[in-house]
Amino acid sequence: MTPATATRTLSTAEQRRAELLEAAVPVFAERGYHAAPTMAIAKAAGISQAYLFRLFPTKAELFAAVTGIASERMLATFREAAARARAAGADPLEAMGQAYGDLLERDRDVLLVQLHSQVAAGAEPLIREAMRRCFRDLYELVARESGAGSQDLQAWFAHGMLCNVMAAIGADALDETWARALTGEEGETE
Amino acid sequence: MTPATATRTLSTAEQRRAELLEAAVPVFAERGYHAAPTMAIAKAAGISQAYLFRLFPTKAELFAAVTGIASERMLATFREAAARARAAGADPLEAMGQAYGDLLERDRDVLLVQLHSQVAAGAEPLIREAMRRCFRDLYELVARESGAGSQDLQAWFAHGMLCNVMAAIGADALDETWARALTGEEGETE
DNA sequence: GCAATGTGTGATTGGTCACTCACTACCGGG
DNA sequence: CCCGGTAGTGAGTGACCAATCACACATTGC
Repeated sequence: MTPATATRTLSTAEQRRAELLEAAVPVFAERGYHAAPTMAIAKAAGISQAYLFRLFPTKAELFAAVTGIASERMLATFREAAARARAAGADPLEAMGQAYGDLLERDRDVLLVQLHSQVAAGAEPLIREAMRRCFRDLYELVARESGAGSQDLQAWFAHGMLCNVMAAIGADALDETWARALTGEEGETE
Repeated sequence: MTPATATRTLSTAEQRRAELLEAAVPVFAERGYHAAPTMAIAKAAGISQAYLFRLFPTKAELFAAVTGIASERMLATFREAAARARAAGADPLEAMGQAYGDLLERDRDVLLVQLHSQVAAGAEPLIREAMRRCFRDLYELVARESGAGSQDLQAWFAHGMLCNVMAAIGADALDETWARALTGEEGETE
């Protein structure tokens, strides 16, 4: 299998799997779990649909893996933001919140996959597992990096969820009272 | 059309439409917009699939109407809770938060429809419209009844969104640190 | 050189689903 | 009594989609 020349980290199949996953992210992000056809995903990855099913035996497994990718992107963002904040002597929790806001604008796919995973979790056990892992890792990281109490953490996560929903319905593009109040960066008091 | 005997509030077609809507709520709640077949909805309502499409020309329109129903159920709950709180001299905002928690346990469908609507809003303009209306009405009502500032309102809605997500992934049934912290009733400090 | 193993595909298949059409049954008014 | 409109349906239709299968091409160890 692995050739004698020791340093071979990925077999080509694993490489393909990784590529497929990356290509699947935007497709699932745009159309959701049910509405995204495996054909479109395979095409985006530049492989045949048949081979997609060899790399991931079911669509649910593929989607669960994509959920994991989105989770990892968030984790990486938070880790980095916290490190930078600590170096600058700023509040890590606030920095991570800021970083999440930026991430939502920069990498819309992460948000959308997150959202789609939440609903798909209701019906597909594999996806529910992936989502729970996602929250567990996120909570652990944010708690450790920030040192905040559970009450602050709850409020922090709650704010993140509100950001998700507001982004999903495009509230940031609206000029109505409720939309400005709920998307606002918790600054203005009235 | 309407017969001479003045007081005829609903034509039978409107009646059927209302019945269909009520029947559609649990089906959409359980399976989501894409995965819920119109056939199953029609069966639940006791009508033929063909007639369903006469009452609502497209599936998206039907789902948008269901979103509206969920919205109305929430509005009614909040109105009632606020009235009771005001009568008892309690804080209306807190009472409405409590009422939302109760509603999520009593009427799971409302939560699930809410969640499914959020994601479907990304792709279906009709559903996006319905969701925006939902948030507008909700925000207006809660703001009026509570008299709270926009910052408190934002936090209140954020907490509601977190409740939704935690319920969706069944976090309340887990015995892990993160799950207890994020589903907790903002009481315990550590 | 050749078997074995792994990478990759085209064609299909069985099933489902939104939506349509042609049609029947009823009901109130003239 | 019949006529127009409304309630209601059975039987499709075309499109799409997850998953399968049989088969080809490359690489490698022997």
